[in-house]
Amino acid sequence: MPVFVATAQPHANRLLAALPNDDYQRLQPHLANVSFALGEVVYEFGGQLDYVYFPTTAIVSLLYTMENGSSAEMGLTGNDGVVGIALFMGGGTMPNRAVIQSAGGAVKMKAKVLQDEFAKGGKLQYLLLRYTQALITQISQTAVCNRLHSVEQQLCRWLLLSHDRLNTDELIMTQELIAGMLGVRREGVTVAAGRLQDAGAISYVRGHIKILDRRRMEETVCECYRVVKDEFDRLLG
Amino acid sequence: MPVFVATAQPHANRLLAALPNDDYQRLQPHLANVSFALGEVVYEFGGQLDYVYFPTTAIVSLLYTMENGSSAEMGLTGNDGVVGIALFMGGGTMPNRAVIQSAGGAVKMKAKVLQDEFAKGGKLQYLLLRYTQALITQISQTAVCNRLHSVEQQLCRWLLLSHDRLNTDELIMTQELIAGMLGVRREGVTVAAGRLQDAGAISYVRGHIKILDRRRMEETVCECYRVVKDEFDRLLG
DNA sequence: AGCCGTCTGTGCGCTTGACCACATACGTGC
DNA sequence: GCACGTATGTGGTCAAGCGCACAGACGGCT
Repeated sequence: MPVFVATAQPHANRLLAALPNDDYQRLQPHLANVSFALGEVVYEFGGQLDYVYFPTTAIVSLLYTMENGSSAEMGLTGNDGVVGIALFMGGGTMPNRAVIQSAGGAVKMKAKVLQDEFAKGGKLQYLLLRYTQALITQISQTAVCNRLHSVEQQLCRWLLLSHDRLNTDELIMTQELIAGMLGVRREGVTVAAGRLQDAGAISYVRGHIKILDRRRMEETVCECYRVVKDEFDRLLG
Repeated sequence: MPVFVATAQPHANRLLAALPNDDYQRLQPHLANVSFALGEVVYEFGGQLDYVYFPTTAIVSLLYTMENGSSAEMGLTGNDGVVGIALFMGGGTMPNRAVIQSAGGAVKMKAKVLQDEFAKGGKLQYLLLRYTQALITQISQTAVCNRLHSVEQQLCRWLLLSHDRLNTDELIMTQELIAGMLGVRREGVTVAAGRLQDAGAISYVRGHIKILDRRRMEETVCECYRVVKDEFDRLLG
């Protein structure tokens, strides 16, 4: 029996929104809204998950932390995806962490329900697999970008990817946290962000970043952003 | 009617080897051996695939080439995997290239046959999805490694991952090609390989690398190698 | 108003690796 | 055995980014 389900906004997550009405009606009793605070951990390295999460307004960062404490992000998920792919891919756990990068809501679904629905081979399976392929592209491009591009370009890519998954122009995010995501020093972010600010692309005050000029950001960013965006649009558009 | 199928060694590819006999018998008429030369392109950026390939002795590198010609590898596949995941994930194409990194054989299967079998939801689907999850881990770790580790460590990781997928201690591979895989300069590889050679870990003569002391390699490599290897063993072991 | 913790800016020395320019080796073919 | 093409070694300069140290600067709290 659903508890406080009525408020779940199906269309706030693009995967759920793309389900045929029949499928959605069947799953709807098993959906529940949750909200996440900044920095909250959705799952740990190797941790079992009881639910998958379809973010609506939250953004979740997938990152890996080394033995020495340094960390780097491999990808991020917002209202265009799902957190917990290991549950339908079959491995159960993933060797990384998922951390809330932007506070907000998500819709959760019991692992068992998801797995049963996935096994039916219907539209949900189709969507989840296509999303996973898009995620692979994102992670791949992160790998390439990490190798070949400057901190400033990567910061741009990261801000644009985040901005695409938000409905505001303001990100709540300190430079310290961004540095952890990008796997660079905090000072490196300060310098790169300073340049973007001088160029009038963003404004930056104590953990509040505002995107002022998206055009200019898109001129500064490397091709990696476009590749990822195009692939998401192609697969889930 | 199968043409020259009898020689296909099912057990040379771990995914095929893990199929129940029933499944394998059903698919066997649709399998055919192919062999690939070094440098051959299995698919191009955005290219349609008519077949999926289950490498037996070949190793295939997945890489992305930038507009300016520089390139970097996101992952590699050998006898523990399959090339062409876009065919069952649903996207059809991937925004990267697949290039033969070590000449050898593979078993090919028509895309349609694979897709029909995948849609049945049986053991092949199970295996392909688990492999895909392992691949995601590999790509993720490449991203992290690119960001945080030295060329020498990455060279070690790359050599070990390749070695695991070969049945010899000798790799046919110039420093120039390795540089393209790792996304670094050829001279960088020369220096890193020189250090490994001085340490007695490898020998290196004009495109012939020999692994002399795996122990020492494993001491030099970063934790990324272990994470990837453990995850492959866990998911496909 | 004043304090204090957090966030951001900046400067300096150092390392890594990129870019450039050659100098050698190896080895296949004539 | 010689020549030429390809593969590898090396050295110098330069820029990006790390590590460290510290100086402001903002904002919430008393």
